[in-house]
Amino acid sequence: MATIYEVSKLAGVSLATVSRVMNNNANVSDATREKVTRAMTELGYRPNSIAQSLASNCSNSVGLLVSELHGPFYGPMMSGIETAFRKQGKHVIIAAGHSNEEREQQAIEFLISRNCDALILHVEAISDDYLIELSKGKTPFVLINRYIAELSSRCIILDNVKGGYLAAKYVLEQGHTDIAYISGPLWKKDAQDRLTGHKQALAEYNLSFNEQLLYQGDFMEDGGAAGFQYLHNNGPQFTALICANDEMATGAMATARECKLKLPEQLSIMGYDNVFFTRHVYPPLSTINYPINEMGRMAADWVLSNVYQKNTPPLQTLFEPELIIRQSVLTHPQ
Amino acid sequence: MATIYEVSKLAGVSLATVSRVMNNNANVSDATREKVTRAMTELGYRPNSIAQSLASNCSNSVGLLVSELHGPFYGPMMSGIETAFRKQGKHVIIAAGHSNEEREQQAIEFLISRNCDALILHVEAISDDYLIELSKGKTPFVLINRYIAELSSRCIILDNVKGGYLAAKYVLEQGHTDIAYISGPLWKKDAQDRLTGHKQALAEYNLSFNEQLLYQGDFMEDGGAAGFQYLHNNGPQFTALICANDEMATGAMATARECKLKLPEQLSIMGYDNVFFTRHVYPPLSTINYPINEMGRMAADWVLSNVYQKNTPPLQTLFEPELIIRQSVLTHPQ
DNA sequence: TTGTACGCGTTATCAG
DNA sequence: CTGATAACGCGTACAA
Repeated sequence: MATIYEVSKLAGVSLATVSRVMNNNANVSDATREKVTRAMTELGYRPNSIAQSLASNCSNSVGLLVSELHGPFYGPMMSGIETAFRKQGKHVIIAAGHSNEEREQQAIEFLISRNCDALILHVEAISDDYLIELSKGKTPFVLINRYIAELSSRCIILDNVKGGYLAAKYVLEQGHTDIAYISGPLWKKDAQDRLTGHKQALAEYNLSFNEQLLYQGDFMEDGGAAGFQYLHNNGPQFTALICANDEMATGAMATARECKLKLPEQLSIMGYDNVFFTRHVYPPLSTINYPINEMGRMAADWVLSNVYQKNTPPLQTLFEPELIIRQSVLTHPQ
Repeated sequence: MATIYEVSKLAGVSLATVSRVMNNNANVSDATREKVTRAMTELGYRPNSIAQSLASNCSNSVGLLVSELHGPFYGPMMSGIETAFRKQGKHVIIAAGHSNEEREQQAIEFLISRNCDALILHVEAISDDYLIELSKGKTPFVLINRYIAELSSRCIILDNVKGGYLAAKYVLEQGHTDIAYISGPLWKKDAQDRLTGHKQALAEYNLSFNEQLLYQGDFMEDGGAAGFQYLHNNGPQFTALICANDEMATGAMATARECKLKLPEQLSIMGYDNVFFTRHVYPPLSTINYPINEMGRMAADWVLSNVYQKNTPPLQTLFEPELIIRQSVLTHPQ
């Protein structure tokens, strides 16, 4: 592999000059620039990015931590991020945290030890304190789907109370009044917010929230299944079920069907996230759109702007949810 | 950030010795090892992985190229790969090729320019010739889901003709004789193989393959939809439809339902891949399992073994498909 | 067992 | 506009 040194010899210039033309930096006369580029192509020269990193103290890599590499939610997010970075010649190193505090911490340390210039984190288990502490370190990071007041400018989030509100309002508009709710783990901010929005809508309709119709799930399929089972057996009657995310809605649908309920005739179901497979379940699931792809891209833009000083479109940290109507919610016969 | 130099000073030893204890390499007396480690923790020393890479000519990074970062198929694959590598302190750089020849090439060049020690490629559009040429370069790579005779030992593949055979056989066993088939793009080896297996099963049942019941799809949802539409309007009658992958099966199901067919009563449908959402469609889709997660892990083991000389479990390049029975195929009434 | 000295391929700081 | 030359932080023959 040719080095900058050989190029300089062949072009009859110094190392510094070659470096200059590579980086389009200082003023170089067209003549010498020409000589150098010719030498480069002749030798098939390729810069050694590692040497560049060492010398410039910039690895051009950003670490991306998600809970799972599979899972319908993270794919579009990674996709938006990778696309944005590759256009700029940065590369992304991925790691999975598995929603587990220790593993999330390990992943972060791993990414930092890899000399990432910045981190994009979608973490769930790690504490606010840890992140606040981390923010004092030298590796900058953005948070997706997590709000910490002290770090607010680096938090890219969805307006979850609005989302919860939209879901409930839509169901209410269809005439339902007995509405069950399977929430996420309520120690999570997003789960709380969605529930808050839900209650707001109820209040607008002068309906009081019935604690008997609440089940705290885990954002996973099994939680939805268990939730439906529990509510079906122990709770009061309900004609609609709102789940705090699509996976739980899916689990609930499967279990409801096992209980011989006809969907959506005997039970309207509403999800949240608009994960791609919601179109394919039966009946197609009405849900709330979570623009995770755009949010990923925005996280990338944040890094591009704040770490690499690139020009980017204006940054935005709060995103809006949107109602997606399909066929899983029926008008309630009066 | 402390460097090896400061550690050596504090420990009262030379740079080389510090380096030695870091790499557990040469013989170092317990006493000095002790001194050094103490100095390291006291300074909170962290090795600079970039400097290590430059000096050792090993970046400890492997490039992973998939078609899409989203999409149900690649998630489990990336997951298996990332897990295997992180255990060994290697990191994975991801890139998306978008099933497009030019972009796949760009991605490969990008990864190579990033000094990856090895590449794991799931490519679709790139030519065999390009890959054979690439194999002469200095960056080793493995191929997933692609067979090239000249590169056979680095091809990790599924026995697709067997998979095609299993799918057809199962449907035949249920008494169907009029079976439509939506294939993948037939210039792709895996699409061909699946169809070959399909025909084999038919032959075993003394049934001749009816070209009228074949539609060439694109492995995507729309292809399945178009395929069903076409076969439904133009083809002979059929009581079962086998699709060469789950996405097309999903598209076909949606369209069949739009055509007022009751599923699975009026049409049995079979998929291929066992992508995770097949459990959630309605009716739950019978399909062929593609152990992509394991295959990803195997690709990682290949790299660990061949590039990093780590001990790994025995390598395996050919994987077996498996029949997954759910509820989308009904016994055909005689 | 330990230390010296050089090399890895660039960038960056000065002079000129 | 261009050229020396010193970092960058570490691995590794080679010598001691």
